[in-house]
Amino acid sequence: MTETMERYEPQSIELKWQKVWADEQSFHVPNPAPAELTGDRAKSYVVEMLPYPSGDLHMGHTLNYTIGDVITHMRRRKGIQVLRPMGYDAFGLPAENAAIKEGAHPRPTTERNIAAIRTQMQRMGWAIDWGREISTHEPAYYRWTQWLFLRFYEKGLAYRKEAPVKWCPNDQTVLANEQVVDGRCERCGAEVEAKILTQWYFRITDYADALLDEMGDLEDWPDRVLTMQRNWIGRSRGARVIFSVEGSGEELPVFTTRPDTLFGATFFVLAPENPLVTQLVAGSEHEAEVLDYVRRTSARSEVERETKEKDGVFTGRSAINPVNGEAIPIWVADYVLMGYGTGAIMAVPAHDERDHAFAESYGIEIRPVVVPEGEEIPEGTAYSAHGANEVLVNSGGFDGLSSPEAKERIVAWLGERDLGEETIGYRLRDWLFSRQRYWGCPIPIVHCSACGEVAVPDDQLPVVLPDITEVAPKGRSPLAAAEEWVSTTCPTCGQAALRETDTMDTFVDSSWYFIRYTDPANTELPFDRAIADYWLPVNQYIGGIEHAVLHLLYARFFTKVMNELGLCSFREPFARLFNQGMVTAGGAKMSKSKGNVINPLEYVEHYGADTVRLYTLFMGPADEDMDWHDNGLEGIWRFLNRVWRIAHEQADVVAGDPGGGPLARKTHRTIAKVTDDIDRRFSFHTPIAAMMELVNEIQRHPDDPAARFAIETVVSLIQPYAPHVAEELWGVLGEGRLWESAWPVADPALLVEEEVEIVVQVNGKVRDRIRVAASMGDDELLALALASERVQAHIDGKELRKTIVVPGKLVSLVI
RNA sequence: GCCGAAGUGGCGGAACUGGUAGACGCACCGGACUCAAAAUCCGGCGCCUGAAAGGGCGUGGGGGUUCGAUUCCCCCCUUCGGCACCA
Repeated sequence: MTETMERYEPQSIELKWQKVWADEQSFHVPNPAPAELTGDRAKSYVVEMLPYPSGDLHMGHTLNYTIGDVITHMRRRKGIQVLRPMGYDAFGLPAENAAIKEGAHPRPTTERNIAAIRTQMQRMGWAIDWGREISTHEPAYYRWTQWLFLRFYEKGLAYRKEAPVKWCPNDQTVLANEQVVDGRCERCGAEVEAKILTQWYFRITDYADALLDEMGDLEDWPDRVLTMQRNWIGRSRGARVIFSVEGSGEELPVFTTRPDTLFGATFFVLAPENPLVTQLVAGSEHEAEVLDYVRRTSARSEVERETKEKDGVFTGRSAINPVNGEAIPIWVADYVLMGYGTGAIMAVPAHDERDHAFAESYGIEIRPVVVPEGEEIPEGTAYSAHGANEVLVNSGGFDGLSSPEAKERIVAWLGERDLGEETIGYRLRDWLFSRQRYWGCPIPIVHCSACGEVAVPDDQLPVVLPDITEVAPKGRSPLAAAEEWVSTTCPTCGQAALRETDTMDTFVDSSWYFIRYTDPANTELPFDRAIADYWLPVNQYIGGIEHAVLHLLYARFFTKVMNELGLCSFREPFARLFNQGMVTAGGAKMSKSKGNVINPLEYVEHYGADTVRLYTLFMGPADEDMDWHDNGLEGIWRFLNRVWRIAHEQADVVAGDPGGGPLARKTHRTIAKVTDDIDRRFSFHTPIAAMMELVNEIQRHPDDPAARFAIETVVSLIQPYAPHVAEELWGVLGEGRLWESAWPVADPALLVEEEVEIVVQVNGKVRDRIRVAASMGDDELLALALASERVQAHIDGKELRKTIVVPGKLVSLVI
């Protein structure tokens, strides 16, 4: 051993290499020349969800970007051109709230945080192309967010309407449906309120079918994300059936998934928000009571509406059932929602639990019309099955038909009479994206008293967010106070006009950033189509599960629209998605209040980035939740020290032919396993275990002719995980730059062991174990097994009924 | 209720197409080195039984297919995640 072998001191090594990488711009990947954009060069686009610059890098970032780094390094060393950029999701509430608290402006805070997080990322040694950095709060970026908005607006995909919305009283802004979890604000946890307001929406519902049907183009998205999106979109097949008001004949359309139960409808219910309600009771004796009910309902919170007993009020009017002309009473009840279907239902208490509960409370008739074939169903139960074994009764000409058949026949019958049609219902609502906050992308619209809503012309973009002193929300957008900015002229008629003062939700900013990376400096367009088409769809997208129905759904929607606008050729942004799990501490989610927050940078100071990076991925499968243990980190630290020591010891050994012995073979098997696990299985912890196993083996056989080859291989394979120490040891072992060297390739001839143990079983019981050459053929193995004295004793002259030989594994004999 | 994922030692987990279950790490136990400690190195480590060799049991539970099942099939239980007054 070299007497002067230095101790492993990660700090100096890491800073040294980070400087080299920065000076040489090692990870900058320029776009190909225009003529080469259509070539079939081996390329890969790796994107991690961009960070919100809140100050410090946390465990979630460490895990996210280390996964991306491993993939990036390995692909690059396999000769693939890998684009791996980084940006900042810089607009949004946390920065704005922090600024209000400090009495400062969000911009300096945000930009300070960006500078800090960039330094921290560089300290982690991630192989990022810093030449493509973007931030969503810069006019150079949001100019194009506004430009895209205008294209959506022109196609009618962005529009303003008055509607009941979810209002967060704490954040003083409206929320998208996707941002409300269990009736609470997804961000701050405050219970949301209902308000009627005019807000901006994207017509994502027009894309409900495309978002569902084009999931087939997603190569390998986790099932749970696809399931969440499917649930969220909530497509269900049914029928639109037109009831009418008795007396006036006014149409009352309903959506139902059970047209087979039409003959069981014994009452009709309108949602309290349904505009027909006021009209129906106007001037009647029921008017006061009904309007009072509507008022009380609107004061109820969502949660209260969902949990209380069903109640309602009778309107005094009746609806005509189109299948039998029967007049049924019209009620108003808040268990019917205005936002789904038509805000009105036919109530079938015999076959719907909710209608059943309501009917019981108010003594309304319960009339079963679909029953299991050949069985009686007891009076008054809510029997809801509707398969081929259920048949119709009490249903006029449809009696005896099976439920599925009746659905079709009844809808056809209604269709012939213009009283109904087959239709599809969705749970998905349009995406409400306007926010009454300051720190966001301004909506490029001007309100003119003469021309109405006018789009800001492209050549006047960006509409720059003005600097204002008072950014605190007061229930309306703080921008409204920036009078000089608000006052403008109408682009159409030139008269005095007012700017739109709402800003866009940050999810709009992040719905297209992954394309901007490909052409970040473009001043003519958001991105060049040929360049975008060259890199996208993203080959590997990496991020947390929390965006399953937020960002991941919005980005898919945006991409489809951009495709239809002719801006790009692809319709799905992310071909492949990896969702990392959450890192917990002591089995609990990290939180300041629990005081269990693990700050990765503290550990970097102590053990170096390489140890932290390795441990982060060694904790467990990266797509599941993992619990942080300091002892586990220590184990990785010991491992790196062992690699360090062995590499130095072997550096003095003259590199010779590793031969084909057990250690050489194990080394080749390790290469194959590490490569396959990362590349094909997206398993990041098992390769580390395999490398540890190999290091243990080298340690046991330091004089093996393959020892030097083995440790060189470990250093090479560990580089994507621990690039600094690997680079340093590569220098110790030889010459050249490791991150530029080719990824090791296993020799197929050396992938099997020289010698293996065969297990000889008789009737499933192990009777002997024999070591044999791995190359031995089946016949020889069988002969050897039968020749064993211990096996013979068990067979004892009996005839063998069957023999199974698994080469290299076992010989099984059945008497 | 509907949809999805998952149940393996004291713990995190491995076993990829059915082939020695428990790799690797942590924790623990024993030993070497040391005045001692740390660090490092060597060995042990599923449960029961046995001095040992060995034997029995064992991947949430119960069945099935198979020479052989953590792996495939059926039923059930539990946990986690999503959706849910969605008609």
